[in-house]
Amino acid sequence: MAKAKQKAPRREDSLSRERIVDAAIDLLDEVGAEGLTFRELASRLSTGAGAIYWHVDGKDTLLAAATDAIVTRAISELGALGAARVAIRKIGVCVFDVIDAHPWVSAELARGPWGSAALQIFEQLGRQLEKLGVREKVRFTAASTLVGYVIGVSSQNAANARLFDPPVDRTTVLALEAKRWKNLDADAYPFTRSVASALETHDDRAEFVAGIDLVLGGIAASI
Amino acid sequence: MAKAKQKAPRREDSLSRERIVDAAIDLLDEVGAEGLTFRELASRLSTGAGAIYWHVDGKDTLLAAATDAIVTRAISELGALGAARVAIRKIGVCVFDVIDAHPWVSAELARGPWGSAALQIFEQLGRQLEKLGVREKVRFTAASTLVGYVIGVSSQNAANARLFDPPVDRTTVLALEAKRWKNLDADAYPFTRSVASALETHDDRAEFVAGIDLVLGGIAASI
DNA sequence: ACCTGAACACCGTTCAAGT
DNA sequence: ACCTGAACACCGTTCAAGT
Repeated sequence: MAKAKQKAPRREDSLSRERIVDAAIDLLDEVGAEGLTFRELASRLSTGAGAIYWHVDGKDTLLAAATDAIVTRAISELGALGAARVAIRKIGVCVFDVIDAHPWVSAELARGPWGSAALQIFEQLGRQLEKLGVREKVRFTAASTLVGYVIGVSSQNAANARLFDPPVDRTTVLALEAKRWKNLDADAYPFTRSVASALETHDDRAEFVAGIDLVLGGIAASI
Repeated sequence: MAKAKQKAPRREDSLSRERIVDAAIDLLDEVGAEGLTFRELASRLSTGAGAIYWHVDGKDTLLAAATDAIVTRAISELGALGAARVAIRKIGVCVFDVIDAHPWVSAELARGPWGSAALQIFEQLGRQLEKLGVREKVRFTAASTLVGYVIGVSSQNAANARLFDPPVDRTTVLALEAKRWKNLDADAYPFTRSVASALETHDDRAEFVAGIDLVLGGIAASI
């Protein structure tokens, strides 16, 4: 009675932008960005490939919409954040986990100009920097740096996890990578070889948070 | 006389992995990763599309090889680096400029596991951190953080520069982006709106270096 | 060993035709 | 207004056939 929808769907199972995006997310999670096909998507929605184009502009738009949906959902579920420094860690880890669970998101997040998803992350981190008392002049730089770090490192982490065929567990991947690093040319890669063993006992998430703290330390030092 | 090549090319203009990679780089710079086509590449090399497969495994390998070539070249041209802190800025700016000039590199750099290109950047930055006196325990974290920041922010910057059709100059792009930020919803994006004007007079490279200094400040604070 | 180019198995996107 | 599905203009990759 209360609210009259602007556009009431005619049938429960009729096509809609929302249903298309949801199906795309499922498909992306299963097969990645390359596997997202209009034919497969259409077949899952029991319709023709062309029908999707009535609701969505094309594949790029669809990918952007899927990314926005995922990031918006994750950020809205953050809840109470607490003190600024803790909040920044939470937001960072939220992005990290989103990209870890949906690796295809990172390619979209990197594609500029910033869409809704990247702007939401920027906004959330920026607010906490204000609370932290960062001077107005450096707020922009600080927020950009944090966003760049958070998205950049999360993406790299997700990328490292992929592309072992067949997929193997974390510790095995790290052991293999460490071995690869140790076998690098001694003259060309002395540093990489020297930290290779650190890779074996490496906890991606903890390392990621440690990096946030490093950036926060730098921000604190510049007031 | 001195050095006998293992594999002497038969004719000056015969196909080789090197020539293919060079042609691919040219094509990538002109039309981007999506425009890199084996048919076009073959036609530029005056050969058939299939011929390329005798020298290169496929498109992914070709993209990786092109990225490695570009990054290796840029890093080898760095020359004398000077004091550690200055050197780190130089390396960072080098990556920034490479990605700015060859935006397609960023997608490859983000794709894991780290290839030769990413490892070279990691190695270079790591060596300087050693010189800086960073404790062994935090060296790995510090280097990872720096690499993540440098590649992540450089990629985002390059992405922001693209995708205006037709391409417009820097200041116009920034003015348009600033306007977009100012028109965001006041309740949802208070912070982003408040820093929008900073975007207008924004110097990407300077901002990027400022971010490096922020990270370096954090590293210095943790010994 | 190295190259050719037609052929295969796909794509995203469009569009006349339907309801 | 919304959907259908064949058709178009591409792709990356393979492979028999050539030199």
